[in-house]
Amino acid sequence: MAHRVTINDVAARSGVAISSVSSALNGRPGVSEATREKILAAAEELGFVPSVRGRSLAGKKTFSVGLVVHRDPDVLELDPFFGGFIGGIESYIDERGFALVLQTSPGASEILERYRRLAAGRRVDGVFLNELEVDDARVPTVQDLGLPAVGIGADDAFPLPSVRQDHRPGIDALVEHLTELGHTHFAFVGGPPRFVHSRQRELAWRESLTARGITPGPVVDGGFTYEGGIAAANALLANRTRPTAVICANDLSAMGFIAQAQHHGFDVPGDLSVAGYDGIQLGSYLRPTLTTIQTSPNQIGFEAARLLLQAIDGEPTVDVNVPAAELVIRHSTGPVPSSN
Amino acid sequence: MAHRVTINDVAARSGVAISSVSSALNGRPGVSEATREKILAAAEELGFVPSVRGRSLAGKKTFSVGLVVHRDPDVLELDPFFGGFIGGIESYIDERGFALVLQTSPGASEILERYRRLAAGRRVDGVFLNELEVDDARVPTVQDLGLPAVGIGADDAFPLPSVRQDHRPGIDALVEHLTELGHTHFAFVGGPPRFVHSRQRELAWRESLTARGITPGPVVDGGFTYEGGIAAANALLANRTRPTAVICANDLSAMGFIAQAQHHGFDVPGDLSVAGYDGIQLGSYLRPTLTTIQTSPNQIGFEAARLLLQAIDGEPTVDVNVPAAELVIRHSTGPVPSSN
DNA sequence: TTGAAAGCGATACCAC
DNA sequence: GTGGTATCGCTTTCAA
Repeated sequence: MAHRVTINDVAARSGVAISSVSSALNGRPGVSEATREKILAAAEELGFVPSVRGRSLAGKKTFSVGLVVHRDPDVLELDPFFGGFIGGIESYIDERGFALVLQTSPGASEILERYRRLAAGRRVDGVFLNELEVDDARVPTVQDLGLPAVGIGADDAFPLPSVRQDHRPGIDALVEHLTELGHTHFAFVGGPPRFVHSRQRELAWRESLTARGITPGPVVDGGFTYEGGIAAANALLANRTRPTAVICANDLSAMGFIAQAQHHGFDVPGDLSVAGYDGIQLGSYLRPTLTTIQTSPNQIGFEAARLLLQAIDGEPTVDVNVPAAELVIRHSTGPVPSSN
Repeated sequence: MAHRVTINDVAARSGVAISSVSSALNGRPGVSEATREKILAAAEELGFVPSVRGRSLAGKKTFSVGLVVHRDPDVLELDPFFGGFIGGIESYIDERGFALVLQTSPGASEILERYRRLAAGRRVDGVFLNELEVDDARVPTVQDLGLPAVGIGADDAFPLPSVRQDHRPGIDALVEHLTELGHTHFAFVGGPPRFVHSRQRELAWRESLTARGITPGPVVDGGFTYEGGIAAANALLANRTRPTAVICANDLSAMGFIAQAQHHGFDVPGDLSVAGYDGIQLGSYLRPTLTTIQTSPNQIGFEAARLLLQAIDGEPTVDVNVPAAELVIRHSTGPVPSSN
């Protein structure tokens, strides 16, 4: 391979000092327009691409940001969030010369260690904190490490910059949709309560119902998984007084729930309306297609990246609220059965 | 944040020169056991973590490898391969101090540019070449750039190190399974023909049939997508002489195919047996559950990472064949309909 | 075996 | 407006 083109080559080629080349290429003042053009031409001609290695040592930035996916790699397969989220991050950072370092961490215990190593080795300039838990241990960790971080879907009191997408309007619209169809018996299939967004979704469901004078029905944990949805269906459909409208905290558990309800001989939505949350593509492939609330992982990723790069540059940040998730009515919800 | 601990601190603490510290910490010879231990103790005590920045500048390695996902971020959501693949990569490189840089590239035209920039900026030490195409333009690109690379699922003549998983045994077992059930009319729903693995799977199907004296039936392109599977079903089921056994090049198109077949009033597997390829988790959630061929993205990722790091270190590599993908019989395949 | 010093490729400061 | 030069944190000769 040909010898790499360095800043020295550009300097020699254009007959100036490397400091001028650096200034010119980075658009800093202190270079005459004439020399700037000369330098730009030389750089172009030589095909100069600044070495990230050199830049990071000198500039004390690595030009990369980290995302630790704290789950089994297998689960990543089924999680609809990451694809869009990563895409959103990329579309912002890429133009700014940053790259995304992705790590996966099987066990929860190892996560903090991952963050610590990322920070200690100064491998990344900042990290995303997704799937926040209540009293998330990562928060004090990054604070101690002085590692810039942005939270995703945090509660209001969150001490770091964060990006949110309101659950309320979507769930409100869903509840309204179902009440208009005559439903009065609502159940909720939640996510693991340690997750902030599990609680937020359940709370939105609860408040939306009580605001309409409806008493919230049973809540069971669906664990955000297909299997959890199956278990939830077993639990909720065994009782004589079963709900007619079931809202699940994510699409995957809604899929499991519907499959199991059908297995028990219930027609969806004839006997039972079921809705999910997320808006995964598969929802439109199911039978019945899934009524859900469409989130915006791509946009969340984009805004989170923007905040993180601001935080890295030491600029003040303003939390972002992306437009609320919206109701998508498909065919898993319908009129309340008259026999009920 | 406290001042970063550098190699100088460790040297000062243990009363030796930084060069000795470097040697000791990297397990190189030329340090007495006594000083080595002294240095190790000091490093431990100070909590020294070498700066990747410094190491990479001096050592001319970045300690990171790149994966460019050349697709819409949306598609990443539905692709079952990447989760396991990335997990496999991680589990190898992580212990060796490497990190994975993930890039997404929406358009095919931009891909080469991404690789070029990764290489030019020396942001990564090597890259994975996945979803290889026939006459893939990335191959000459990385060769020109002198960028170490490992191909995934390449054909035999591939000029770079590569990891393969044989399609033949799995498809062979699937064909045997179906012939034992009495099927003689086989169709194939392929992937886009530009992909090497599309061709490999079709070829395996074709050869497996002819080896049994069965004439391969129609082949249509399912594009590896759900929608493609729908279109394929429309195409294949319109004819009077329709196949009774349909093998799809991936699970997603099999899902679309089955849904559309059902939509047309066919019972699967009563009227029609359908099988997929990949072994995605969702396959076991469908109705009927999906007979498929289980691939090993995790293992492929692991081996690919191993090869790539060898290549980066300039060591000779030997191509790897991970154990062949295996048939998983579920409920979308059954006896040939007697009326046919 | 140990230590001093020269890079690696940029940035940034400071004379000129 | 310029061009030296110290500097970042480490690896790697090369003397001592």
